[in-house]
Amino acid sequence: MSIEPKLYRGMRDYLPQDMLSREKMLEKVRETFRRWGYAPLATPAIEFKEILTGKYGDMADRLIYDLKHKSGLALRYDLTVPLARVVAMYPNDFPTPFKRYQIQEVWRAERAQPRQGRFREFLQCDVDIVGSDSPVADAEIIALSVQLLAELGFPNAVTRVNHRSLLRGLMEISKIPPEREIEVCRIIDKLDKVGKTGIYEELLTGGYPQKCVDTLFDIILCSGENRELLDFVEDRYSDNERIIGGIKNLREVLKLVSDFGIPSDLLKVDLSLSRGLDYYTGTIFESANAEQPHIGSLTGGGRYDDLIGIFSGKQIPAVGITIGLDRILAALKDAGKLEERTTSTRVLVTVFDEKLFPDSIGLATELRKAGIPSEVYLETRKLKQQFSYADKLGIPFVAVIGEDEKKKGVIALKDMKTGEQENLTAREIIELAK
RNA sequence: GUGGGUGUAGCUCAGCUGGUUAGAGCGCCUGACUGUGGAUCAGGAGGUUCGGGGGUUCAAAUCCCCUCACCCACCCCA
Repeated sequence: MSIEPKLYRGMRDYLPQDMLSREKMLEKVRETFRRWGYAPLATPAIEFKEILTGKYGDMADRLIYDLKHKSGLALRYDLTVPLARVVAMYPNDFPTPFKRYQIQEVWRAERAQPRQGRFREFLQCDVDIVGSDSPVADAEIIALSVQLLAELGFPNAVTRVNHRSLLRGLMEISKIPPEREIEVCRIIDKLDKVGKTGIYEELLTGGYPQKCVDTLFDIILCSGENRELLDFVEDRYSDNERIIGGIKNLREVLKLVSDFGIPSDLLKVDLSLSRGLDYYTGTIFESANAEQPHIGSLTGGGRYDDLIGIFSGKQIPAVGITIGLDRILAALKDAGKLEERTTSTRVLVTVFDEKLFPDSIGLATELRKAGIPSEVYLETRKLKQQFSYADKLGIPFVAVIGEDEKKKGVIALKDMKTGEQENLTAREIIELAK
């Protein structure tokens, strides 16, 4: 009687063919962050529940994994709140501004949907700037994420941007009470999915006066080239401070992002973008690949000037973004752009017979010393099987040292792609397999 | 949480107006090829018998009920 091997929904095993591309991607990501001067940080998987709850919103609070094992503990839901906790906990250990990146798992108790890249456990990758309220910080975060996205295989991913205070201003004008803002935001956020008549009806059935809804619609349905759109809204609502402030800030950020060398058509002002998390206060942004609408957002973030204050007592501004690495991987896989290798080995050194093991092992050692990923076949099976092994794993070269080769002092090297084989020295192999 | 779909060999699936030993393709193993893969050809293994439980029937993978798992959509987001 055996136990059925199974996995909780939304959890995944990463088999070698997945892990090789995953690790490669992670190396690229980490390298990019360091190139921009960000410092790494790690925090525990488990936090006190009170640290996490009440920061994300009612909806999200329900998705926090509660640890039944000991009361008062929970699994982290994102990396932003832990960052806020850390900054408040060690006030003297960080420079200002503090730029950090963090790549760790987070857990969300929601319904998983693997093909859309939605999991209960997934790798989040956050970059944040703490301690600066300059629009340059917002712009840098956006520019960094757009550039990284391009490097990871999504050069055309569009980042939609909006501003919380602009949204709040619009709510004021539409006479929507502050406590219902978030609810309204969630509804209008669905604009591109449900369509305008869909959300119009949802708002009406939600009990909002038609007049309010109409006013709101007048604004959020506006679209157009970024600058024109902002000009238009500014012009029309020039008496609302929040709107004017939001627009001014947004304009600065957009300008700065282009100073970072980001093509302006990759950024799109979208007045219906709201983002579900409560803690955002200023710019908000979210990116997706237009060619894969079913995948969902690839990155998302914004400015959260009040979050750290909850822990530290004094207000410390911050802005950051999450890069959805697991989702990016899922999107690449979905698009068939993921090269799936199952090994990093470049040369398989076959073993002719027991007596020649030292020769084969010696060759592999020499190759490794030269930086060529190599492995020795571990048993004296037929060459046929050894070659077949190389073929299955996609190893590009196979080396054979038999009696003949040993006598001549050469190694037979077969190029598995072309099928050609020639006798070479170890040094020649190193050159070839590099 | 709500709605829909699927569940048969390792994988993708066919079989489903109920009827003898449940099939195909791919994969896997062996050999032709006794120092060499990927092609071809010839064999072969593999299903506790059709997710699990119950029911109808002389007889069920096939019909009915329940259950579980997975997938899709919604919700929400990375």
